[in-house]
Amino acid sequence: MSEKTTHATVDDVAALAGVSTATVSRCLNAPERVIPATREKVMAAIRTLNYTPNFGARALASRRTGIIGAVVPTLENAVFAHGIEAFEQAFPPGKFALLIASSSYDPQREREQIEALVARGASGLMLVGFDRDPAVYEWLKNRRVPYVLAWASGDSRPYAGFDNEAGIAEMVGMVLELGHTEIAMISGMTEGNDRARGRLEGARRALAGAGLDFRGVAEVPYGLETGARAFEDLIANHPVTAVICGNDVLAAGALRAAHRMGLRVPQDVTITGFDDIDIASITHPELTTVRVPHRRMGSEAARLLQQLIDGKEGESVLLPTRLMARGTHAPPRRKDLSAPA
Amino acid sequence: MSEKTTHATVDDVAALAGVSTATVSRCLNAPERVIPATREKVMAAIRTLNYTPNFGARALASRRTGIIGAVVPTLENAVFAHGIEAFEQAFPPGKFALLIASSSYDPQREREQIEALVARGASGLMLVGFDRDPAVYEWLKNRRVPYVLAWASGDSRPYAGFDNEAGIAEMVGMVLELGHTEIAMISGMTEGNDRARGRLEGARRALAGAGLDFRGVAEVPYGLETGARAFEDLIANHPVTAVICGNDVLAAGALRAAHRMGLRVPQDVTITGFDDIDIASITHPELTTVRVPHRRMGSEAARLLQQLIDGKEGESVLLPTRLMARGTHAPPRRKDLSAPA
DNA sequence: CGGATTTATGAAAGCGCTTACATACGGTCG
DNA sequence: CGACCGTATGTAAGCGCTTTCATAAATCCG
Repeated sequence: MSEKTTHATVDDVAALAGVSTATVSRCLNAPERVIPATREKVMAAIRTLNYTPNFGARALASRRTGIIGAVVPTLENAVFAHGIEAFEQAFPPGKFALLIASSSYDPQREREQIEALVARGASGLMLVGFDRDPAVYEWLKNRRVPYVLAWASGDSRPYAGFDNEAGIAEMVGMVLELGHTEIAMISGMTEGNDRARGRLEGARRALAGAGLDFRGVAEVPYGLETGARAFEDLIANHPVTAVICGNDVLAAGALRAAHRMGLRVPQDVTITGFDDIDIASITHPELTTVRVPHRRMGSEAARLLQQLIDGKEGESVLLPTRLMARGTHAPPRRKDLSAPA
Repeated sequence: MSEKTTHATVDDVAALAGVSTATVSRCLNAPERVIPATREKVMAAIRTLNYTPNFGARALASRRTGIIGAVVPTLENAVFAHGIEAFEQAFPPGKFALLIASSSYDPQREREQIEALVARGASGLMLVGFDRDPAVYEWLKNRRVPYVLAWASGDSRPYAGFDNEAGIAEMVGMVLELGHTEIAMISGMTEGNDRARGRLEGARRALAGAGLDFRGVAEVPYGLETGARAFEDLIANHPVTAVICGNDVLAAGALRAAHRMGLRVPQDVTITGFDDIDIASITHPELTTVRVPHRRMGSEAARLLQQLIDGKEGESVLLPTRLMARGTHAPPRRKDLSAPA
């Protein structure tokens, strides 16, 4: 009509190849149902017309989009970046594409993001953690959108995760074994964040098992700076010999603060992390932390979600964590100098 | 038909609200064109029916998807994770959603990803760097898909980036000024990667300006380990006093290797990075590096892409880099001990 | 107060594809 | 050799929405 050529459609291809639109469609979606000779003609026509199927039309007619969505708190946190990367790569390349949104740890925003992704045709969702307004789960259920929860475990909903409480408990156990009794914790913000809360509570419980409690607890937003500041406060106000951190970034910040305060790690103070991201092995000394299989979790989540999308059952997967005893832990300094020579 | 209620459609909403489908559509897409009274009725109907528009139908009829795409080499590299995060947040919340794919630095895979995103309805793309088969650009042009290139600069195509060569040149300039002459470089893989190549060439040119050349150059994949290994090799085979690294992760690896080899940094050897990601400020000593405004770049790219999608002109943006002189640089150790006391 | 505007809504024609279902055509087998 | 069957392709009916155009109602103004 206008001089600007409009895009080729199935009809154009069908006409040029001398077949019906149904055959063209079949060539694209179920090539084995078309004999090679015909298929060749069609493919040639597609090539010469530079044809690509219209996404909307295809989605409308087939009721499938091949889009799956993920909402994470932030990509700035390496654990999510790595998990998402693995998640994406676990899907068969051409078949699915990944729609990503980040919520900045804001429940309201997360909710909007979820709705936005579903509105954009996501046929399955990966979400982080369990903490969430029940209405959101209800909404998802109404729309029959399958989802899998990651970075957490133990819920009746489908998840691919690990046990935050058990992981931190193992770490606290080791610290207790070293002889520490004056222990503090720098935790991530626990509100609406079951991972952080699980770690804090798991640690507290482990301590309670030994008849102890934290000398101090700081709850701070994710970040190097916040970890450093929290460490300074804690040290200034409590006679602690060990600081358990809710994640590696907080621990790295604490470690930096310790250095700047002239404290030797681990001789003067023990500092531990959680996650075992890259950062943990470049601090000096290297960070004692808990390894979490973030990548593996991402791919397991992908596998599980695919099953759910296909209407199969799909079993949640619980991944193990592992204590990485590196260089930031040691027995507490003896205050009691009357000990045997 | 079946007992399983199928989803509500515009028709259902229209019927319940006692209006036409056109009005329902307008309520959703241009509320100001419907008087409040009517709008209320419609919204109520939408609520009671739990209606959400069908994505495919909407895309088909309106020829818009509200999906924009991005292909990065990997999310594991913090620079991309941060850039993407900012990119995503720069779009008006409900209006767009971000489709992400990672290419693992594989041009072939990148190409497939680009096609997959466009096939999924992406109406604009963010790509990393310029190096790319011209056929890809041709393809994009044919389909009239606007795109913006990030993390690089100087091309005639729309970009939001910075000058890799200038950034590294400033760093090399400083190292030369300190008196170093025996210099080596650990570069990222340059094939198909204009960022790495720009940094390597920029450094080489800066050196040539002082009549020098590198004593050694290692070209290695991204990673802490590869950086460490390259550093060991370089030190073992060349009498270098400074090692310029193509990025912070390589530099952090080199720094760790230096520590393990018993070298003091910066007294024995100067090590520099590029990017200024978090990691750069937790090494010990903190890394001397080049700051790149990754987040800012992400949001500028988003702004530019939106203009292009809207059919406006849109001007490329060149962001400045900045030398961050921290703790890993110093004058070279004097071999000549006859210097004045 | 009547004709000219403006504004709110409705009717209906697609958007470009997928997919029953129908058809045609060889080949099999009793 | 005819009834039957399987396979390759065609016909055409939607999928659920947006949008143009038409119409009806409200508003304005001389």
